[in-house]
Amino acid sequence: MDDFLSNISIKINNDVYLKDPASSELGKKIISGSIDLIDDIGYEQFTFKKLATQIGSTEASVYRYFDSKQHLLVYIILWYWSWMEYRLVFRLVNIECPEKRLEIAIKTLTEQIQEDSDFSHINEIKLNRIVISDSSKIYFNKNVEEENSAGFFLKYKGLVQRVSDIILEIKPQFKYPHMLVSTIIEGAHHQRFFAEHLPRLTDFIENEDAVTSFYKEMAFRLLKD
Amino acid sequence: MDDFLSNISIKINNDVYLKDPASSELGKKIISGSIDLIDDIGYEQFTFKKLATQIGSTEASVYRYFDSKQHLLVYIILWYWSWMEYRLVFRLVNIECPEKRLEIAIKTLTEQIQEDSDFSHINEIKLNRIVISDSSKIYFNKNVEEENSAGFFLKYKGLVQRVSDIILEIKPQFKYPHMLVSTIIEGAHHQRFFAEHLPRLTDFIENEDAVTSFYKEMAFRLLKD
DNA sequence: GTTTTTACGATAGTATTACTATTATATTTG
DNA sequence: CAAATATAATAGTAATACTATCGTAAAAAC
Repeated sequence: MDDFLSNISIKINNDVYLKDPASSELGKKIISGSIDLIDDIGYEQFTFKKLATQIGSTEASVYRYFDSKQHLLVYIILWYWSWMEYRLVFRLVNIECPEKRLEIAIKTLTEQIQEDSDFSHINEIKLNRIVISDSSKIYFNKNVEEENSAGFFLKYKGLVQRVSDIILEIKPQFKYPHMLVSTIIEGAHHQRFFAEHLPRLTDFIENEDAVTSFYKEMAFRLLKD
Repeated sequence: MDDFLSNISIKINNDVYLKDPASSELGKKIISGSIDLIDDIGYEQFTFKKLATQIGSTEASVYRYFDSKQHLLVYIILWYWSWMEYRLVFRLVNIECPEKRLEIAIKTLTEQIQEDSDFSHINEIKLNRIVISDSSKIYFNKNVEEENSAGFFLKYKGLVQRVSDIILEIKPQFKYPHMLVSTIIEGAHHQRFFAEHLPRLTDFIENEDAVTSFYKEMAFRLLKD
């Protein structure tokens, strides 16, 4: 992504952290170190102690930024969705045709992140893998209601709403715009994971990104009259 | 479900348990007790100690059946998919028309389980809620490859294959049969969860099961030529 | 330019979790 | 009746998920 973007920083809901990790060097190391470590050993094996060792700090210092690893995960996933929304808005600038807009949106939401955008200290390729494997863990638990009240899912909902609006432009009487969008986003995550680890649950097409093609075809067929 | 079915028992891959829980009273109490407790407090808060207290046994005794709570979760989810396949096969008996078969399959896989079928000591309503919230946790971790080699996902893959075959009967040149089926299954789980906890991510239609309707429409539109 | 705040590292400590091991007793099977 | 098996009871361990205290260095405020 263009150079000037490195000056733009992404702000995250402050209920999720105790001290803003974007506000200090240690904070940034906590974030980039977590992304490296979670991608490496998995969220379940990840602990603040291991993270502290890796970044040359202490457990207690990490706890000054986040009160649990769950909240740290929420933070990095929120960051991801903010980044995604930014990318999406950027790509849609000056595109008028709603069909074209939807096509771009689906591609943006379902494609595999191939390169680190140098947008920040965050490695987006690793982050994308974490989002695929772990993002559902932030809501598939008994604290959903509470986290929802704290606004942890607003970014995600906003993104779903944004794409739903394009859908309703194309077909105003369509009854399932949110379902369609959340099915595409979550579905693409699943299919990427299956392609890597459980290939019998998905399909491959040579020289083509089958995931993006599938969800595009799905959406446009659903929106025909 | 018909009475005579209570004589049919579901056999689960024996790599998942140390001692077959179907073989003893304690084993059955472990399974039905886990389903109650996980549904009640959530998988993350669930421990063998709490389970033992609830069923009036001891932690060590539970460990003689399962070497970890992860494996116990795999067991109950495997049981669910076996039960689901059974239900599906049963409902498809004597139905010839592939379109009708697919419609029944989608309804079976996406509908909400409304009543305990008395099929066994297992409460299928609670089990269905657990599958919705927790089934992805059995593969979204760093042990997938290992668990896959142990055959933990064979039942699920078999079910996906079974429905894919129906799809290919309807449209042999369709490129994404497995993707479509796994999208429907996982998508329906997500939508049920969203409807309950994050309603802005889904849609509601009065006097209609929007989830089943949506995935039916999706499938049939994709299979038109 | 000193005081005061703050940020962090170092260290210690706790309750809980996820197990393993041992023994005693009750029940089933041969 | 003997032998095998299943379970309850108990103890113990390493790791996890935190909380608390303290000293010091650097940054901010006065």
